[in-house]
Amino acid sequence: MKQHVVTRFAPSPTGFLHIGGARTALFNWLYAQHHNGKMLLRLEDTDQKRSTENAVDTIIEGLKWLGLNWDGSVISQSSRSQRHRTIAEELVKKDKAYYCYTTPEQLESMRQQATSEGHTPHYDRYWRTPHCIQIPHGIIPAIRIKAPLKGHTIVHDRVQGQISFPNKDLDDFIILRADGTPTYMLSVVVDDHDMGITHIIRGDDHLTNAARQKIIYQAMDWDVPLMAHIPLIHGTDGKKLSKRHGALAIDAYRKMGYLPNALLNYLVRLGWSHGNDEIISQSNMIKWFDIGDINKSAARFDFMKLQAINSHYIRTSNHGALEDDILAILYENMKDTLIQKYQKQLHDIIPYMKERAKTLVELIDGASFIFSQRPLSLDEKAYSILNEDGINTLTHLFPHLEKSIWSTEKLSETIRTHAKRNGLKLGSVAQPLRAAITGHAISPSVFQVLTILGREESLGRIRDAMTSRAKRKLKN
RNA sequence: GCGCCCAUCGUCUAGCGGUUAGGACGUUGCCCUUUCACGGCAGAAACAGGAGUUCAAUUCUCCUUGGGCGUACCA
Repeated sequence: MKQHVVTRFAPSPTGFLHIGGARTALFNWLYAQHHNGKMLLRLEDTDQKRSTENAVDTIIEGLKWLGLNWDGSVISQSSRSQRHRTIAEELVKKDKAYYCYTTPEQLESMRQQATSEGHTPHYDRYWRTPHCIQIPHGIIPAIRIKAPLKGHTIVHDRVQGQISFPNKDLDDFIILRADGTPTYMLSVVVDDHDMGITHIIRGDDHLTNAARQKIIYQAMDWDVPLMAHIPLIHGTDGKKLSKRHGALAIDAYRKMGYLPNALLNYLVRLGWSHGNDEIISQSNMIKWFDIGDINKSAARFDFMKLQAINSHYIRTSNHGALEDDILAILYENMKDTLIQKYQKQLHDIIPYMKERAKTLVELIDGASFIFSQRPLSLDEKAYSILNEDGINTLTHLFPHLEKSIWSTEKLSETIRTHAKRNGLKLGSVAQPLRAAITGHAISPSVFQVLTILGREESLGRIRDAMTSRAKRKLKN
């Protein structure tokens, strides 16, 4: 019978969910979806000192926003420490682990000495051998695993292949701290086993840990899940991803105006590909995703490409959904009453703005003339367009506009006719008009803008431009 | 230092012994055009270096170089 796939996303709530974590979650989710399996969510909070509730919230909200839903309830690793302790003690009973009375201070000085002498710092395995057990008073021991001394531990990785680690370098790492809490290495293994995880998909910064964890699996005589260590995402400079590069909380991407589907599409192409496909629908992602197609090399985060994909998703997303997303951002930044007053105009302009915006924030920016109050302030280019010539043009055009029927079609006709009669190029009429009604040199079609703004507001703005331009302050 | 991993245009990548080395983002030029976008066309741009293996290497092996990850009573 075919084994049911169970993956997991296991972030540690010591920081927010960033782009790398999101992609790991995405791969786990896709793999589970592809095989009609499950993805579980587990919080690796064994380090209580560094874990925060705020981090938990942002991780969960981030996943929800991305639409990466998990099965069952969220599991907190810390709630399972009793079970971890039991396993640690069982390992001692099985002679696969031992109590270690070396104090952290002693360890630290050993490490310092080793590094200063130029060798690899290692615990000396003093307490591993039974003959040296003369238990010191007043020291609570930690539990260390008895790692094999010789040979190699081989990790079978679906992405990286067969990786062989010399056992002598793996060390007798601690599985239970002196305070009775489990370390990450123990709890991951126990939890993955107990939760029935069949596939571990995670960042390749865990590759060495995979070998250590395999030692625990073997000591417990448990089956090792299939592993897939995916390459990390680096910054533009190839260095570790930092905040400068985009290692921002997922929520920051929402605030910058990226669509979740665009982000997902961008992320799935980092380290994974399906031929030459770039824009990949969610259903195709699920259909096509396979661990075998994951790359081995790290990818660099590229905002330009993200923007390009985002603009595609903005252009092709449906009006209603877009409007909801835009309003959400707007309500975080603008007065409710102002938004409500101009919601109709905003609604009308979206189809024209979504063609030209790379992010929702850019879209809002481009539509902001809707909310502007008379008299408009002009940006530098609009100001220079509305020079003497520009104002002249408007003055001649104005009476025709006043007489025109206020529809996109009729306005277009009026303006084009006017330009033609006066031997003007359409551009030399449209630009001053645009500057006057939007305050910018760039906008959607002036005919659309006039219609959306409405007769009264449009004529008012043009009148302002004709009369009070000189007094108008430059924006920025 | 030691261990492990990685290496195709600037970036993401296709390629899985024989290709004019393909696509996308970005970039350059042109077309479309009321501005900006969109769209269309054209262009520049890569197999890190060196040894092998082979009739034939971007592709397989090794070395060098460069980069990354790990080396905690963090995860």
